[in-house]
Amino acid sequence: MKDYREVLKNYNLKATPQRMYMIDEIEKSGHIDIDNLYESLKNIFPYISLATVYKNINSMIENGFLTEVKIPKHKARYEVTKDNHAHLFCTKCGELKDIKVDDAWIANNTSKESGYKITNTLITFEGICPTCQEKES
Amino acid sequence: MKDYREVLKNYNLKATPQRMYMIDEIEKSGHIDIDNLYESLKNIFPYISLATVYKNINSMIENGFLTEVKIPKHKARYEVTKDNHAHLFCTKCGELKDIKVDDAWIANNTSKESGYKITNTLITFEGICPTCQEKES
DNA sequence: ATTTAAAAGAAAATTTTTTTCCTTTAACAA
DNA sequence: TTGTTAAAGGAAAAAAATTTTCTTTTAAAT
Repeated sequence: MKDYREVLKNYNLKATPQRMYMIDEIEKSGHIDIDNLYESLKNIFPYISLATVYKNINSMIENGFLTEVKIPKHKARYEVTKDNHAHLFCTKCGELKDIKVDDAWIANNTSKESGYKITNTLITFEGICPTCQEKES
Repeated sequence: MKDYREVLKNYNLKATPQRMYMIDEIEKSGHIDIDNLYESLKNIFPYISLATVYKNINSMIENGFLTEVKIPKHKARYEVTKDNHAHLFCTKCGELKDIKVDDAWIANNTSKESGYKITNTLITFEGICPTCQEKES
């Protein structure tokens, strides 16, 4: 398990065990929602409070270490902030995965057309993942 | 004010005055969140219940007449379902507007690369709208 | 007009998230 | 190490968001 002490220090957050495992869990899963995160943390910290999970999620989002990913018809999931990327969401099994896409041109076009100064481009593809496609056929 | 009686009938929904004004309000605003919708409906129906607004939003989303648009760090907004389009969100003033983008190419690429069968592509650009850019400078 | 299922409204319940308050602890200095 | 302190944890309560229940009203189709 990676040690996030230094990372957290850079973000002015205390490196508590709860927080370290939270980050570990988020990294391991790639993306996780509050409830699953809370459930898995309870295995390690039986007395952890859901409020603690919320408070940590919020503080880590505020300083940019985590990012909230909103998904149609589902609760938000959280990921460790990384370079700009898009998301693939399987509407059958709920899997969410990252994918790199070249969105520079689309953002440029949109910026030119609309006059907006674009700071961020969020792309989510909904669909059926390869595994679920097999199960269907 | 446009008459949505026929439209609603097609969706198997009763054309109640509350619902008609809801739709009208959503169309007029382009995109609106629950609270603003509720507030503006109260002008016409002082005794309307927030539960009614929720129930209608949900039934109209279920049958596809409305679409929920999730926005980073804000409450969802609702729009009348229309052809696929992207959204521009101004992080200064909160304005949300539609924009057409050519996403076929990007979706095709992603599909090929990932093996996902893509059914929907959601794109939201965050940025500063022209009006807010002026105010800044 | 009558019937009926859907929808409205009010209130309560549930779910989700945040806050409060008190205790514990990580971080840092002496 | 030990002492100090601000940050963070946990429990409970509060607040916010959403859904459900139940009774009455009403749109829609006889």
